[in-house]
Amino acid sequence: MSKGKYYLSTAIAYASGKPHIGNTYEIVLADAICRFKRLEGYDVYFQTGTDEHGQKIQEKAEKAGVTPQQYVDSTSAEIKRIWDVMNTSYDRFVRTTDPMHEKKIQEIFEKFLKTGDIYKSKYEGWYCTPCESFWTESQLVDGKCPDCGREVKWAEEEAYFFRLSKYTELIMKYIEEHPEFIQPEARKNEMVNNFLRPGLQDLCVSRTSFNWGIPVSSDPKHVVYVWLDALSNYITFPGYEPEGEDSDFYKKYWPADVHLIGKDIVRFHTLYWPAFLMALGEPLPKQVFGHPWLLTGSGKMSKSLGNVLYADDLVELYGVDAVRYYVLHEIPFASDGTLTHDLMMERINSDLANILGNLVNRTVSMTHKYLGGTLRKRAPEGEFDADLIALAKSTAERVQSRMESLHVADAIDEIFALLRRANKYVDETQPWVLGRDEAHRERLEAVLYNLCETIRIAGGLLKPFLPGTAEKIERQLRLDASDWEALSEFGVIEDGHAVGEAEILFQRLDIPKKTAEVEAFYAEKYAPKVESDPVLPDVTIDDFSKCDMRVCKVLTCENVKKSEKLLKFTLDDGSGKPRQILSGIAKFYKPEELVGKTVVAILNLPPRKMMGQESCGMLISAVKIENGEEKLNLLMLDDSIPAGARLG
RNA sequence: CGCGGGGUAGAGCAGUUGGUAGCUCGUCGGGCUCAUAACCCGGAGGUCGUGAGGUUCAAGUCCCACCCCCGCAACCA
Repeated sequence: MSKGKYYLSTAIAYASGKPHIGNTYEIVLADAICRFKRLEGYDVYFQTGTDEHGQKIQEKAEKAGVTPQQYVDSTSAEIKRIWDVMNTSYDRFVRTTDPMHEKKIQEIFEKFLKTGDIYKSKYEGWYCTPCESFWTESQLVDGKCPDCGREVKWAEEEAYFFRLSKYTELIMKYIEEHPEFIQPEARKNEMVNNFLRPGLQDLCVSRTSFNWGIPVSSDPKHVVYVWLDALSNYITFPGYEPEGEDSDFYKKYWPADVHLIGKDIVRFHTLYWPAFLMALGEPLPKQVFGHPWLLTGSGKMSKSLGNVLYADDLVELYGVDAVRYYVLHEIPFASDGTLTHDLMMERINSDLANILGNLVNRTVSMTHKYLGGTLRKRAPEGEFDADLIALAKSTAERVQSRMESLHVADAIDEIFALLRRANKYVDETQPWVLGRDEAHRERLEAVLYNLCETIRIAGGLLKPFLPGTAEKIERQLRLDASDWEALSEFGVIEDGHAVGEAEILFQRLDIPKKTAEVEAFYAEKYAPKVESDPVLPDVTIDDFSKCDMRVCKVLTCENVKKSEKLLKFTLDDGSGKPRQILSGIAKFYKPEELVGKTVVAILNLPPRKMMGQESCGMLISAVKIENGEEKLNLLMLDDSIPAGARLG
């Protein structure tokens, strides 16, 4: 019997590359929620997919020497593969390059033009010609381009705008009247304080600077803004028709119950998306949940062990359910979680192997050892039984209430509390003592029956989170635990039921040994691969000798305030006058370790301002790409070479 | 500058409307032997970022100031 419909979507993943474990968290979280809703008896529609337009993809495709379509075909397939590796049960994997979707986006755009929600105007701003980008007044650094430090000019460009400003009040009102709309609450305050209170500005919804996107049908040199394109996936795929009759499927499932998204894109989902929907006259989603991030170790990405983590690698090392367990359990409701190999192994051993695996194993083993594998239904007795049974019967309800508010980690904790209680029960009742004396046979049967019942319930409740493990438990108990109602009842297993063979659910890890294995895995798989650029076209010796490259000594070196990349150097170039040069290498060097070093600089470049400071020349570094990451080594010479020596 | 979130035992986190600080891991000691050296019990360990600040009979919990970390800051998805 259906309890009604439930439509959950994840954000569609941007198809610019392989998703790491942080991105993968979202799909696993969504999967756990959807599986739980199905278990409860809802008619679930679970949609995910890839967002495939935009400038960044166009650039990446060009770099890779393929068409954008070829590029997204491959990244989208890779993302889908990872989703499948995680054993996720999405109902539909959508792609924004689907012709059906593209057509509907064009229709929506035209519809907005007709209703006046989109109008043609000019996009104005400070334009940096070399960078081909617009900047706002506040983004400029000393009136110059924040990227390259060059002059900008006031420029304007024809563009289409969405009348977002018109919807400020309506959205504000909606948010106030629906306190559950934005979750967690902190995100809501962020939106209200930063955006709604000051008032929304109209949104530029077309681009002419690149063409990998959906063309505006009435004005094809414009391409539809990716967010209008991407957000609409939530309605176009279920069957919304901008012109004509919506599908029955759409009528049944829209509005969505939850949009599950990363906290970084809450703004798009709680401001722009509602405005688009209001303009279309469609109802708004019931809830947008901006989940926190999963961070790896120190947070900074480096290829060394334990930092860049991909879901498929982790699955290969630890198994799907262990990875699912980790990400679902270790990330609190509202703050970021961390993932390291050490923590991963700790969780596997203490929770999955010890508490869960060992309980199942010892129970099934004892059932075979003492009862020949056959359970007998016996009357419970004593406070130990009552306590265990009460907890077992009430766990489903507690898990449900945690899931209701999307507190997935807490829901899992409830199940583990029951498992811990069961382990304690084994100690309290001491079945091995009962097994020594035939007189205690009935009591022994009652104890093992109670344990199997508890495991049946816990295993059934674990299904949404650890589907593979739950299946193994069912196999060992030789029963099906997918009836929701039965998970709140005790005494479901029939008298005379025979259990299956005991099987290890999670092998306990030998930490030093596993650590070595992990290191070896990464060392082999991610051995540095240096990408080499093709050699540039020939230049003449005259061209080369125009460059005045000289040996310099670093006199002082310090970080540039507010800049992540820049270091400021004072150099002795042999002229007797100190020379100031800025260099974007702060990510690779600490200022103090460079003082006194012998470096090389090109001196005859025109001075240029960066972050308000003048840079007279450029330091020479060796740059290479390793595993897709930039590596930089500042060129340093033997300290015996004097300052001012010319290179040639 | 501004806005938001954080700073609680070695680590990771809870602490609702104020009433002598809890959980998981780790650690130490004990018990048990069915089980994957797993399980159960107990102990140690915290001036709850700072201010011998304010309110209160009472503050991690409310108010004020300051310090540190992390996000956001609108058209780069």
